[in-house]
Amino acid sequence: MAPYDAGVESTARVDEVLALVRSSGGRATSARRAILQTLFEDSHEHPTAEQITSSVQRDQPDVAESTVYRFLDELEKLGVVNPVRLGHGPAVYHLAEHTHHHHLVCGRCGRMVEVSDEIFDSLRRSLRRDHDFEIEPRHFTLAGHCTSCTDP
Amino acid sequence: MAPYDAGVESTARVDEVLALVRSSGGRATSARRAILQTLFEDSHEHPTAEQITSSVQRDQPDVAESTVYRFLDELEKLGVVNPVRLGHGPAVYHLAEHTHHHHLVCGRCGRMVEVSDEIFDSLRRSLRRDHDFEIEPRHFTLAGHCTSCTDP
DNA sequence: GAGCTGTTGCAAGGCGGTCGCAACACCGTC
DNA sequence: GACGGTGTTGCGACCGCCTTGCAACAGCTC
Repeated sequence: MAPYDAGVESTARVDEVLALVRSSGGRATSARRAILQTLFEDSHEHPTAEQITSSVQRDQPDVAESTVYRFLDELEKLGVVNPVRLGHGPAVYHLAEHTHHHHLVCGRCGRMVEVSDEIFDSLRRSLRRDHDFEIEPRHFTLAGHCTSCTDP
Repeated sequence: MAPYDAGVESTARVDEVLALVRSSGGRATSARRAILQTLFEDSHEHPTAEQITSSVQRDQPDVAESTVYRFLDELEKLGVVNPVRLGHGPAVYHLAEHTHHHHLVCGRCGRMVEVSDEIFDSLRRSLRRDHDFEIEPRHFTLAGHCTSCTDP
């Protein structure tokens, strides 16, 4: 896997998404920039809205949680993020990146495994053929458990 | 597919689960019996806790919603039901039946398609082999959309 | 049926998320 | 670079879903 340069790379992506926001009639504000920065830098963390807020507030203490929620909704509509609701806690937000991948979450130890999209190819074909159904192309999450987690 | 006799069949299942409850140190109360009755009779409906409560209250008006929530938690621990949290609404409860099946939910029209477990066999094998991961054996849900839903 | 202990109804409360509003700030236009 | 229209923000109140504390109650064992 290629090394990931959080700094330069994520700034470019922030600008890219802000351009998308503006092209849809939205505005590029400093709060939004900070939210996107956090999303791209912590993208491997799958943060909750609350975690995104605290991270943003380290730089800009006055950004309200409602602003984060509102912008995340916007980003969801634009196809930039996907909220994922697992178990009983709050939703976590996941970047809908160009390079497709999906998650396996162990219900026992909480381990999260990323798998590439190709593994779903044959399943995707069967569902399309037999059930007229197209799996969410950007991201989805499967519950289960590690084979090695033999605890209850 | 065999025809489904809601009456006799579901009473037998209710007793079966109540026996399981009792074997784990719980008690078979009339509220619990009514909740299970609703679950088995409306199993194809994927009801929310609120819907289960109103259904139960038609027979027993004094059953409180908190009782339903508490028993549903219990049933989840016993592996009898699985809560599924989709979109922004409340969780729906799904019977973890012996005959495995899973759901495809269209994010556009809301259509829910049931598919049998076999279609996941090859995916399951790949994940087990390559990622040391066992998919939740009882139930899971995939987001996506109908091929025919070409709206946004 | 006595007694232990799990369960219940009730009401209050918690948490995650939403909304209304007035002040603000982005950005196209001049 | 100022202006003005309109999208955005912080704030606080609020909502829906769910959980919890507690005293009264009711299964179940003996």
